[in-house]
Amino acid sequence: MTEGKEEIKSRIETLRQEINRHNRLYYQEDAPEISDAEYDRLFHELKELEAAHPELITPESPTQRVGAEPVEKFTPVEHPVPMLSLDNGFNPEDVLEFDKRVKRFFNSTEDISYMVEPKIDGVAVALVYEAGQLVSASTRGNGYVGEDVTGNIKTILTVPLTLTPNKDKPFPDRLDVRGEVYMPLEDFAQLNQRQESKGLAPFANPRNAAAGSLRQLDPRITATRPLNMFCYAVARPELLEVDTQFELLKLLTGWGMRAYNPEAEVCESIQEVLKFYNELEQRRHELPYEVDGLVIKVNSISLQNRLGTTTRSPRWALAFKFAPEVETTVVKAIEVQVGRTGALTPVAHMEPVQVSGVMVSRATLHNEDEVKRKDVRVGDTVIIQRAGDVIPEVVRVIQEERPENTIPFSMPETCPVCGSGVVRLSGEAVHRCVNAACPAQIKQHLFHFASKDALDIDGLGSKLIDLLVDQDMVHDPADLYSLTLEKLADLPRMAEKSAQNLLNALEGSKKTTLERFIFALGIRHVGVHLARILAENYGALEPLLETDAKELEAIYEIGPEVAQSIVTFMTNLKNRDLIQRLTEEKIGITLSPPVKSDTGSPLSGKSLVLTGTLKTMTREEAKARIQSAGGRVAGSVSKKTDYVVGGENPGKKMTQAEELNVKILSEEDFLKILEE
DNA sequence: AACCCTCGAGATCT
DNA sequence: CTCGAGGGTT
Repeated sequence: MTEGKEEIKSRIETLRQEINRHNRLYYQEDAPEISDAEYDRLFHELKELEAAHPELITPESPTQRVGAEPVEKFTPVEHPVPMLSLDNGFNPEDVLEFDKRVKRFFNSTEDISYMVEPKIDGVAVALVYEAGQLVSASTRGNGYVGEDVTGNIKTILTVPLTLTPNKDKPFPDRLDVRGEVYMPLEDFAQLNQRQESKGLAPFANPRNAAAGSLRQLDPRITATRPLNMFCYAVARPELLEVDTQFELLKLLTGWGMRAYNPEAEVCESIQEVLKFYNELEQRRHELPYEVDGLVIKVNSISLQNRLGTTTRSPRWALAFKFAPEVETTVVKAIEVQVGRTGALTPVAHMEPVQVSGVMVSRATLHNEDEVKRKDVRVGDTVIIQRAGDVIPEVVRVIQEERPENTIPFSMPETCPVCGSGVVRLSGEAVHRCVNAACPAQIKQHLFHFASKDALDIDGLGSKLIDLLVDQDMVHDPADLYSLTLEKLADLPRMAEKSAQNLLNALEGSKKTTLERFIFALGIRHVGVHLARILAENYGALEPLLETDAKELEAIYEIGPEVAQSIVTFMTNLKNRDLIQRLTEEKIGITLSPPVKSDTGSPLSGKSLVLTGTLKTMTREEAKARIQSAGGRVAGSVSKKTDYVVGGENPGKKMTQAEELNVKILSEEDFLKILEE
């Protein structure tokens, strides 16, 4: 039997190698050597052998791509290096401006070498390889935390489970690769045929099909979805000792990844980039996948690192979008909606039309000025598009098609929901309903309170809130916590199970963090970011309740407007009462103080002032590097300044620094600290 | 003037 | 999830 076992083992090995080879031929080189049926036979044989000898199954076996069990739900995965999105450009001027910005950053007039590639319309995914093994795959999420979709990604045949060793360049212990998962157009069409023949709804477009397939809880379903992936970046390219983006892609390809898109090119100047754009636009519909533009990246990795990133996007890349598809339709009505802060927003309701793959029937008109600027009226024929190919937008009215007797739009003088007065403060663009007890405001307020970044109360959606408020069961967030099974039982579409789920979610929301709670209060101008700043600075609710404008304005990022808004909120008796009810024993919401995020960088949290001219970099670059090290650059020296960096010919900031006893750094000192 | 945050909104899928 | 207007801060 032992001898037979050896034979089986080697047969399994051969099958795996063969299957992997055919996968590569089929998917990567587009040159299959055997028929699909023969391939299936090999695969089937391997599966049978492995089933009979489960001890021989290894994680790299091609069969393991579809073997994973369904998951309950997706677990969050943190991206150690954030996955940023790209800044967008919509016309050649934007692209030239981008090029100028890059040159200005280096104070250079020389042409920059750019790598350009088609921007495939799919879903961004991060892969993590440890010691050459694929250990995790996750979606982009909000850029900092995504969802674990490893089982689903493993079903994509062009994603190697094991990297191919390369003698010249061994792969690092840990490799974070980023790329785009998409569905090829042809496969998308076939999938939709299958969906329809099964009586299922077809997918609206390949992007949605790819996103939906990735978010399947059962990888066996994902395995039946024809997904593919291109890799185009790694988290810390400077660690791989490659000089350019182009070499990086070659390196990844050498390790067995599908990284090199044959459509990608290196352009030696921005003019070449524009030429490439025109050519690609001509050919975009011949490509086997949906393309919504072009990605332009500074080719040199060291220049990329010097440019760094803003909080939202890298400064070294631009997504140059193709002109969006436009359609015409007719405005049937302009409805006015009321938001959480009482803001009145006009929304155009239109005859539904298909625009870039989806049905569009509504579009926001933002505010009165915007409607007047575009002069949109009920009955008008309008041109619409999806801004950035996503959000519906009214581009303009076709004047020639305007029927007779249309009337210009005007904001209602009373709130369309509660009939109270409406005001537009001078200098502001929005009209607001003055009634804080307006049902629309209450509803939005509750919705905000329950939202994901606030108390995250699952199951409390807008429909349920409508019911609860309309039935007079809930008037403010505290009322939510006195709901019971009996009370909920009266509501339509509310069986015991979902009622219990809601109660559980409410109970669970009582243990939360200070920053979430502050955000949940819905103070004007205080979103997720400022809520966190407040939580870090005050550490608890009580001091925040007693604070004043002066104290608040001393905090970086809080100015007079925001300070006033917070004080107004905190001194309002209704709000104080609400906070008390929520936190006192009966409801008992507990708030955990924030953990000080102290990164290792010596500049994190420090305030620096630059003076004089630096020899090795422009002021812009110095600023960017300080920021990416977690520091801030201030314009003038004060007691709160930690360091003054003095270049050549320093100005009077230097003497101020001496007077205030602020530490002074020479350019050399500064560079040394940046190194750390 | 650059940058960033808030706020409101629409569409799709699960 | 993403966009865009508006507005605040530095």
